[in-house]
Amino acid sequence: MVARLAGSSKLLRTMNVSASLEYLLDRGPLTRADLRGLTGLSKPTTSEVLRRLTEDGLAVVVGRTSGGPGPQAEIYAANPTAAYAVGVSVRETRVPSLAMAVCDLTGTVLGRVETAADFGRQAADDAVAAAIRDLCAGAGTDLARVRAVQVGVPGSYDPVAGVIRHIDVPGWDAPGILDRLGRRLDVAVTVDNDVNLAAVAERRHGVGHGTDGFALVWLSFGLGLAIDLGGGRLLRGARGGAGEIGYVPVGLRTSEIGTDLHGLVGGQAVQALARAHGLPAGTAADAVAAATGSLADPAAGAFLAALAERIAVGVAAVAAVLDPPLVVLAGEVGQAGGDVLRDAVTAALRTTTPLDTPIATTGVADDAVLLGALDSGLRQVRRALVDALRTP
Amino acid sequence: MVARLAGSSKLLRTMNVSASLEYLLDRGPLTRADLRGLTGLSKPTTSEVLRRLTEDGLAVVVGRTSGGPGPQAEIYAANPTAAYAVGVSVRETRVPSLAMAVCDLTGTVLGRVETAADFGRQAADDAVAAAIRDLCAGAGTDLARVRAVQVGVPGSYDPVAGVIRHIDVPGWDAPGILDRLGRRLDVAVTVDNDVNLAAVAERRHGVGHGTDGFALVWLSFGLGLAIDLGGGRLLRGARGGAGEIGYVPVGLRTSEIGTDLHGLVGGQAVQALARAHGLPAGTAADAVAAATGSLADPAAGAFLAALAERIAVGVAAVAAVLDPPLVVLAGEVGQAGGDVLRDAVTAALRTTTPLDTPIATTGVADDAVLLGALDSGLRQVRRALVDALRTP
DNA sequence: GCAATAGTTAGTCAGCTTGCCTAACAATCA
DNA sequence: TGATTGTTAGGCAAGCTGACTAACTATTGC
Repeated sequence: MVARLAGSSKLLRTMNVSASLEYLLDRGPLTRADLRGLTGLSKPTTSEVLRRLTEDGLAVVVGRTSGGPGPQAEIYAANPTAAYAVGVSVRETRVPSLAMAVCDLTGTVLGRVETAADFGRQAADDAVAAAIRDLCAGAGTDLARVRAVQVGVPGSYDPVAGVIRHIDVPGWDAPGILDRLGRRLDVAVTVDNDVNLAAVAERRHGVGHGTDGFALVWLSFGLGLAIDLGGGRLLRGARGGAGEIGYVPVGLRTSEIGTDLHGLVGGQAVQALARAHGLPAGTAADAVAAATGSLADPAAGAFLAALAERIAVGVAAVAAVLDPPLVVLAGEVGQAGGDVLRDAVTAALRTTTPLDTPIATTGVADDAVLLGALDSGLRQVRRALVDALRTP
Repeated sequence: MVARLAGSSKLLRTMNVSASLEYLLDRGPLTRADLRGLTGLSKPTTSEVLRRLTEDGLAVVVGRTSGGPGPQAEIYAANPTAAYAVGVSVRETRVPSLAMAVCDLTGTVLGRVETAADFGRQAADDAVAAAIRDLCAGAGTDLARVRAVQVGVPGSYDPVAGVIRHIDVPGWDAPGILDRLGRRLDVAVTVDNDVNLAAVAERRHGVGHGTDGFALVWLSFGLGLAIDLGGGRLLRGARGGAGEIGYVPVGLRTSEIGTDLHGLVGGQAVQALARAHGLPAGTAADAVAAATGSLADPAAGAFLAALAERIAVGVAAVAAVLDPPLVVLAGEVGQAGGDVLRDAVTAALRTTTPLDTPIATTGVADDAVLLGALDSGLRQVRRALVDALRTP
């Protein structure tokens, strides 16, 4: 239920200013007339609202109309340099590495770096803080205007305990690490599961765009699931453990196969499956990529079919619980499998359950976790600006 | 994101009146001073707001304070007779039957009936419309003031197609049946899955009260799941199919046991399991009730342990996908199993997965579906009243 | 024991402030 | 000339503050 808002004419003013800023952020550059149409406010009020936003440095004139009759209308936009967002992706490769980027209020990426990081030698918060300072200096952005840092980690964040769980990167399981980073940089720091952030990117840049929600199945070394409930709201679970589908049981304990989904479609299981089919298996993704590239080889086809059948078990479980409008296959393995794997899983799903949930391959070619972190940070920055106007 | 509200002083007035009505509905009887504290409005404005609400018949004076110094303050409450809600539960027993109840704006049940219904002879919408008229006449409530009818059906409602799917009650699978009922009674009619409504009742009257959300596993002849995301928001899925956990696959197709959860813990499977343990099995619930009542019998204990292990598989799948703060066992079987079954499932879950989701038995002794339908209808009525004030 | 009085609270009234709207107008461009 | 932009002036709606009356309790004085 909507907040029970009550107040005086002052409230009206803040609401109108805030609503106008939201329109500028969401719909891009607008003339006074456009804004009038969106808000329903009168001409003088629209002028007054824009005057205030401009005074506060939140809106700027970016041009003038031309061609039509009458004076050239001023075109207003949210000031791109009013605030910045930083996205960070902490990776758990052979060597832990950091990817980070900074963008302005319009989402334009101003700087991006990737570095190896020895979290054994340097404390995690020190390392990240230093890297963010370097990033901002290089991009020419004022650190003081960074209003949100969104970190993505390979693990689940428990907001109740304030701890990152199930994370293998050294130093990142320490409690309070975010608070320290936040205090060091004097900015709001939030953490989220990397798969969740990949789903954010999928909504903005990939096949999740415009959907009513989707379930993103992350197939990589590990196994994960992100649940977009529509409109970008993510289901995280009581302890941030929603989507830990590696734990979905497969069969009763008496079964001969792996007892859970991780044992069936986790990276090592996929490698083992490839080897069992006589295929080379550097990594799971390599094996799948090689197989999709050589479909003439019967072993490759059989491997993919067997893999698809296993994935379909997971998708069927997810679909039965959630009935998502769409299931997205992502992660290195999902990406490597491409349309071939997607079609194979679709076919396998038909034979597994009566549900016919559409399946798609990820549409994000770039680093989904980093892009998602950036977008998530940007949304927080925008919300903070709007809310700051609402409660002055 | 909150609606981008913009407008003039008229908007302010409607917002304040509407917020005040919401407080009256949620917090019960209030004096002017109480309302002032909640809304932050001034004394004259509070008076004006209450004057309007009273004029519109939405609020009434229900008493006066006494004991303190000064004049006796008037105590206002939402007018219980301003609007009514009707809840209907369509049951699929040997003979299809209808349970329905009507309540006033405070939630007080004014009338309740249960009837067998021959949907073969009489069209479903005719039968329900007639029953609702009788119900209201018997309860002395004006049918014109019934602002919402919430129907619960054993099936899933697809809002896109406007059809109830997977329903075995004759006549209820016809498209447009709700529209016809709505037009006949001139009231807003909504349908929902019976298990979803049981979850609504669980939140209001049962162990779901005050929780951050829960997953309600419905064990009866069929098998179902309702997902409360917190605050009473239910996850329904793209085609209303969320929670169809009967379709969760159990094992690959090679497995020797039932290929999905329905084959494992559906009513017939439970009966078969009881028989295999040499126990009588009139219905699944009877078998479970009998077993919990005779724990000294080793066969009964073995039966319950085997059943708990199967249920734990389903709970583990749900917990891995959703990580709910709580899992509630409900339905005839869940209720019959009581604390014994709950403890057995908890123990079995420990051996199945590393997740330790708390499990509880339903706390709703009465007809959960009917109570949930009533409560859901009541919420719609309240929302309708508040929204009607907001946009005059 | 009773009445007068002081103190507190409920609710209303008057005057003021804020903010938005309508209508009119000057300026600009095809 | 006609359409459109943006501003100005005047008016209206709604809420707020502060003052005031009325009502009720508690205490004091006799």
